[in-house]
Amino acid sequence: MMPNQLDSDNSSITNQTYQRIYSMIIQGELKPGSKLKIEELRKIMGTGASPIREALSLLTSEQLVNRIDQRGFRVSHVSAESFAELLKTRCWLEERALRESMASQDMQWEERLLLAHHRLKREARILEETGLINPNWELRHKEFHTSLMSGCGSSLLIKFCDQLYDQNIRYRNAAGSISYSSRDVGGEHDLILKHVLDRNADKAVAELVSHYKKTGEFLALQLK
Amino acid sequence: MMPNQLDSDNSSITNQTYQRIYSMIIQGELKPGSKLKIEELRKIMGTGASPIREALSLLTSEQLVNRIDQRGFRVSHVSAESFAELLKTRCWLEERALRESMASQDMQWEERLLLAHHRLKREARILEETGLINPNWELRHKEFHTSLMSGCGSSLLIKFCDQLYDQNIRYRNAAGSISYSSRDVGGEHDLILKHVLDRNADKAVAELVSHYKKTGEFLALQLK
DNA sequence: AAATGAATTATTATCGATATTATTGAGCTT
DNA sequence: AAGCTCAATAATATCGATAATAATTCATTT
Repeated sequence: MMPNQLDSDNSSITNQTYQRIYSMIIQGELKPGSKLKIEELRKIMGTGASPIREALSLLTSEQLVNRIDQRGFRVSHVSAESFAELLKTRCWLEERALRESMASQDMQWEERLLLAHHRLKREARILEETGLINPNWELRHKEFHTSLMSGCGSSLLIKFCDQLYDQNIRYRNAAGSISYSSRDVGGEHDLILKHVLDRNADKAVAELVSHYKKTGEFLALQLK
Repeated sequence: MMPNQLDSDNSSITNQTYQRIYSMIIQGELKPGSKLKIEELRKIMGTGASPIREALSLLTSEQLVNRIDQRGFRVSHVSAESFAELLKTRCWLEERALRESMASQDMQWEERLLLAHHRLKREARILEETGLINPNWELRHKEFHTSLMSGCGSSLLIKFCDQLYDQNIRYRNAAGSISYSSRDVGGEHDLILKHVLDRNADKAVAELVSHYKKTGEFLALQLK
């Protein structure tokens, strides 16, 4: 899942390597489908082969890396089909997670969500100066979406959703910031929150799913 | 996922190691929560440390092993709570997968399922001679359950379900064969198939879920 | 006796070198 | 030219040794 940026120094070389490769893949620095040569990475990271291999093995869980016996590792490739599959699967799992969260009637969960929403609103999505996506927004956005599911009562399901979220970021970054530009993404988040607080599960789910599908349509176009 | 038993010889040492440790965990030979010391495993497997570490890193994806930075690997532990969570999550995901499979109206899928069911029926669950679970039954049983979901159109979801299935086997083996003894498990499988072929999704799902919940109640008792 | 902390031991993490296996390409055959 | 074989090359997988870190022991102090 999302590596913790804070303790990147004192942690093991394997962990540091893991985190660096993780973000290089998410950011699209390492191209989908490209070969991850141990020797090359070894030079870039300035380590031995073991931490590299171990980090890549760990990244296999996240489905960001594929390992083929005796012929090494590669960045898992992207395609319009696998994006469609990803989107579909996310909708299925997150619908379930959101419904369960809402059914639990957990006050603390509602409060966590409200807070996450507030923090997200406070961040601008695009930085004025650079025109790039604000990394804080990215963080808060993930936290908001994670909060929606965090009350479902299954850490397994939360983990799966988290994995899918990370896979999705890769597609977003690949497509650039276009996918959001013409939309009122903030308004969509507001609506989701509103329906949750109104305890209207059907509407909340419908809004969440439409939120994903809208982004999906843009991205699908980008992928030709 | 389920390692392929056939090519265990000519594959890499890492893969062989992976498979051996995998089944040792599933079979309960390596106790939940126990420490996986590299040096010990090294001696048992007769290899260097690298394949061991890499295999353990791969098993982390399956959630069968936990890795804690700087203090090694351990078999992930079992508990009544995490079993309940596992069971719940399996029901959620498999319901979705089964509904989607059925909605797809895929002839080939139905035929695969019928075949898997037939092959399962042909195997006895318990071997007369030894009184142990027939490994062929175990294999066919997994294939039958996998078939149910294989038409859902999302390899991601199938993989998740597969992971959860493997985690579940561990609980079954821990509890011994008691969990099934007093039940007509074969009949439950027949009913699931019947409802699928009747194209009655609600009944099929209900039967599948009740199939899991029945096993779950037995296991939950075993776990005290 | 409980708590502290330095010294010892055990274990993990990492490196550098080598064995093993895949890939490439040049020369040969049809 | 397309296909095949076999050497040359490149990459992966693995080993054995060592450095870094955690866990344990045991004497010392309160």
